[in-house]
Amino acid sequence: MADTFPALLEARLRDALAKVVGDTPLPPDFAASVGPAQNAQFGDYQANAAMVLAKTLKANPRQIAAGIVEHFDAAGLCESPTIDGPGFVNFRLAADTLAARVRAMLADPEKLGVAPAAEPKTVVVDFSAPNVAKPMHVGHIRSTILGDCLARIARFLGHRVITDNHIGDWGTQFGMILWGWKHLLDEAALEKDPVGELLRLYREVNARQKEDEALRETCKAELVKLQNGDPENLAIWEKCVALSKRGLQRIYDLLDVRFDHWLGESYYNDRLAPLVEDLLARGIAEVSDGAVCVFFREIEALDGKPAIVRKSDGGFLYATTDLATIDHRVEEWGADAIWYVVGAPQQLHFDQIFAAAARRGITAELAFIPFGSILGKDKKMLRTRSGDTVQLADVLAEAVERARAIIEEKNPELDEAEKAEIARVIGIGSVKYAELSQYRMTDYVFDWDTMLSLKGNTAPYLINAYVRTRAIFRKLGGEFAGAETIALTEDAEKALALKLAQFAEAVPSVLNDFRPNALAAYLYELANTYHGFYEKCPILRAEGAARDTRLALCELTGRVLKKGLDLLGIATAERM
RNA sequence: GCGCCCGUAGCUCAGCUGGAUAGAGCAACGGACUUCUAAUCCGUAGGUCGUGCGUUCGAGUCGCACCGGGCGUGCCA
Repeated sequence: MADTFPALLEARLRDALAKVVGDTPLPPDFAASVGPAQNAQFGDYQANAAMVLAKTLKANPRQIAAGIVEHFDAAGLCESPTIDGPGFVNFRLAADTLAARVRAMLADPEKLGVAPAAEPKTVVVDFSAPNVAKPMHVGHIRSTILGDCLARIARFLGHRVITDNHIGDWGTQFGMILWGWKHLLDEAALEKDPVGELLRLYREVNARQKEDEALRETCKAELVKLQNGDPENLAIWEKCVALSKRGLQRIYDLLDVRFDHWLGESYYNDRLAPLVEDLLARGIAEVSDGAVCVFFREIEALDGKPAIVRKSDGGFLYATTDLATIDHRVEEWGADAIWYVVGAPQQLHFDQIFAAAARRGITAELAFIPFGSILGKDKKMLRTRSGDTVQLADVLAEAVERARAIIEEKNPELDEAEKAEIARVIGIGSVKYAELSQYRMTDYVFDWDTMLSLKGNTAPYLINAYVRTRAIFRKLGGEFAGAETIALTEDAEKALALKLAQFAEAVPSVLNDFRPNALAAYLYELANTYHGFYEKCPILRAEGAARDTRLALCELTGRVLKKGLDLLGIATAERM
């Protein structure tokens, strides 16, 4: 696939600069970079090289810019560059260049012009990771949706991606569950709603043990029995895990999220003791107050903050499990990179884990991808009216229900099955998009009206833009049949063509800093640009080359929107 | 105490490696439906980018200090 426009412009800019500077060495960190223009009035792209180099070359930036323009080879790419302001060099792409790119994208329905990653890697994405037998609440939504999206994009860019749901299936919560199972279990309820009954047990025992010291101890004893292989507790545990997984799978199905593996904490049980022994033997860990710790005295930020890998009572912690998990992913799967999509409060934990892994000789790139909290309209952590944490399943159900009500109002003539399908697409898509359209670190306010709105940067808006592209072809009475000629004459056509070509810039940029919202912002701009085009340029009423061109732009917009939304994990509908 | 994160329009949020006059949506006001789905569009109005120094030709963006909020900080995950 062809290079992106900035890459093409940069190559020619380098050639021009070489002629301008002659033998003068450029600063070592200098890169002749070309970025999108801030404002369409200046052009499509701009370069700041002249201003950056003014000092080194001891010359007026506008003079350098003039030299660049003089030597710049624009043939077959853009118009002759212009100089504006203190020394910006502005580029405007030729209409033919844009038309050729549109044609190339139409011929590439799978990748739509996006180039594969230069160095494909094996990437393990660790996300979602709910606790078994504890409610999957909205906090998990960010990890699940972000992680799934990053995995989709990495895969699309040609990386070998392995998704692993590292579920908490061996935590201390099982002490409570076991006691609850033995004393409070309602068999009939378990039959009818297994996950709900497990949740009830957890909540009930958790509430009781907060007041009851003796119960706390009893639960702990149940946990120890489980960890020592007590057959009865082991059998109950297995049943709980199986039931929970079934409940979780239903949510993942609804979200269209898939995992290659579900290797939870329990999978690593046998590896923890040898791991700790190894750490001790190699002098990486030491015993302190009866616990086995890894100290990081040479890292200022971590000095005095050891990672504890074995408690003084002999038990292991999640730091131990996480280290064993890294080993497995590197040794068995050949991971070059592991991405952890986990809430921001765990920053310290991952700093410790990564430092400990480095000391053990792990060279895989370990990335902590943190995110902020979801807040209620009161700006506090999202809770139900009764004060419980909000469950993900309830959120999704309500989203679909609300979407359904809107469809009923706007488009009552659709048949039942289609209404239900559209409600699912819009409802789930809205929840996902609300998450992905925002910078992941901001604590964001969960608001139904905003995320389901048809205006603004929302899933319904984008899906509607897609629907409009499809409506054209429905009206036409057939699918897009290719374009004889593509001739961009109107500004609105050129603007749309340029925006479409920039899909190739937007998708890879997501992985720069793990920002799906960069892709969301792009899609919103694309939808906006399409609407502008749609208003100004009649499509079916046009004739000849104009009609061909516009149908092609319409088709390509639909494809890019659909693919872009798919990369976010969001489905589209043909009608809404 | 120390560490991390956040602070941008009345509200909800964008603003990638520092670049031109800081952008959207909601709410407010004014326009465009014999339609290619008006669920879309166009326009008006709205700002000491928490504060202050500093680096720079140029700072919402980088550095330092402070203010305000959130979260972490040795045996939960």
